[in-house]
Amino acid sequence: MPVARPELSDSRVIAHVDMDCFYVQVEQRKQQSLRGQPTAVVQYNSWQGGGLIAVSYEARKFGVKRSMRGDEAKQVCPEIHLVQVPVARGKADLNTYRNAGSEVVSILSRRGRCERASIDEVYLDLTIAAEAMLADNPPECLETISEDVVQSHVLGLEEVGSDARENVRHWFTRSDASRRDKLLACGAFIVAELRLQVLEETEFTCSAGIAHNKMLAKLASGMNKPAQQTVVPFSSISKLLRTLPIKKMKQLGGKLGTSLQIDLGVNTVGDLLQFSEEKLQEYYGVNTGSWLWNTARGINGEEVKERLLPNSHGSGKTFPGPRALKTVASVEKWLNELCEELSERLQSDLEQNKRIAHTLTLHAHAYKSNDADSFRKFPSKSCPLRYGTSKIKEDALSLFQAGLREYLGQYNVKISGNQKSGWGITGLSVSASKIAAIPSGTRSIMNYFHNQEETFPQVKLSSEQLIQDAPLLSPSEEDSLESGGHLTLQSLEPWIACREENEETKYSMPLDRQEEDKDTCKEKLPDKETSICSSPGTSSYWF
DNA sequence: CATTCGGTCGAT
DNA sequence: ATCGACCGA
Repeated sequence: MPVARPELSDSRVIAHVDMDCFYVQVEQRKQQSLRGQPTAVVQYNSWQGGGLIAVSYEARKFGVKRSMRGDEAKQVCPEIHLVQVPVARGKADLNTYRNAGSEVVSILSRRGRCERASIDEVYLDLTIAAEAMLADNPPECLETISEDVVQSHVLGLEEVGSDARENVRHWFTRSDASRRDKLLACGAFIVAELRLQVLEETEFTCSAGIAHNKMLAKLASGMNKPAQQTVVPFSSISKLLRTLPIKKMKQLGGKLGTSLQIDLGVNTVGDLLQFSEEKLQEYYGVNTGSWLWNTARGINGEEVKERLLPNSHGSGKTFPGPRALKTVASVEKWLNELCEELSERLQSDLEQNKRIAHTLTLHAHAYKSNDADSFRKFPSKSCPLRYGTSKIKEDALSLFQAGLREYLGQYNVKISGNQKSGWGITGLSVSASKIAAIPSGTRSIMNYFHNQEETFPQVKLSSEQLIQDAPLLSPSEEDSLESGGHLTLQSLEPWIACREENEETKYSMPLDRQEEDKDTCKEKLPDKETSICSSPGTSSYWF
């Protein structure tokens, strides 16, 4: 875990904003009668009532936990409302949650650099905005502070008196505070405003942490939920961390945290203080060692990245136990569903954000029942991503077959597709990564899709989008676009210097592979030479 | 092989 | 390129 610019004197104003049981809130907004009710969102009701994905705070009062299945939740809390995750193409469809997350991000990104950290969390760097507020309109000059701000939790204040509320009000307005504290106070004002805007514009509540770095902001946002915010002044850090269980820290909830407990006897963050940086580096390597040493002191230099959009898209499904896929034909069927969803999301990303993904990756989980060596991992495979649903399907299947051959090993015991083959696929997913903005130059864009899409032209760009990105178009071309409204690439074709080839350069595999499986008739690898990403001299300015 | 379905990042 | 750790609803 490398660290950017770790400094004890860090005076940035960083916030972490976290939606409260987000999936539940999304469902409650869809179905208002669920508001205030014990509610849980459930995925796949077919087995023991399905798994609980998100649990409302009302349901938590009854002892409903996320680790429960639907049936258990009903036992503990018979009146609970179980809402199913939407299903499309036979699998969970998370698009409503993704879109709701985007709504929230568009609000939370108004006041400073914003990093979308997950479907429902962001980090904000509010340093600039807080400095400006401190200069122009500092809290100490305010006559009254809004109720939302006074309701903040400020760590380290509780024990300083009896009236917690008055303490908070005083902390926010004291003129003799350190500059760091004043900056955090301004940050808390800004975050309270943002949270109010989120509530007004989306009906969602969220919680937040305000601190001098990402690590502490994240820690604080979870301390008071729901719909509250927590400030971590510099002076409160050491006391906060001294007794904090090590597993509560982000990045230490897994194996590394366990190793700290078991191997070093470290149970709280404070326990880490006794180890020198060199010692920690001996155990865990240079980067992780330094990161741990800094973490023990509440130091974390990670920058808030500017990122409102995800770096990858994926679509996957598990096939547990007896539902494991046993034939290539059934794998192909499900792969097609997954690819359709992925392709749809890629099209949306293209239209809404003008971004293109460059790599397609297939992941699978498999078992071999006969083999003693049954625990081998099914290898992931990737190839250049060609746009168009059918191309994606084609390439994904090829990647799977390449992976399957490798998985089954060298000599392939003549596995016929429609028989119990000794293997089963328990999980499949396709993902698209290396997503980059389309550079200016519509000619390239059109060429790009022309090259990939001539058999299945499905890409539509609005005329506005095309023109925005089309500095290279001649006026006459713009006219054509404008009158056209929506255009398919087919209709663009006349303007494009047509390229030759684009053949079917699929090469057939060696014969010894071909009879392996009736379902595996099409045996070919994604052709790297014909793929746009790696074909030199074929179109595309940006490759 | 039964928490499902996403995501991010670093190591190699 | 591929894997694995980690996070979270």
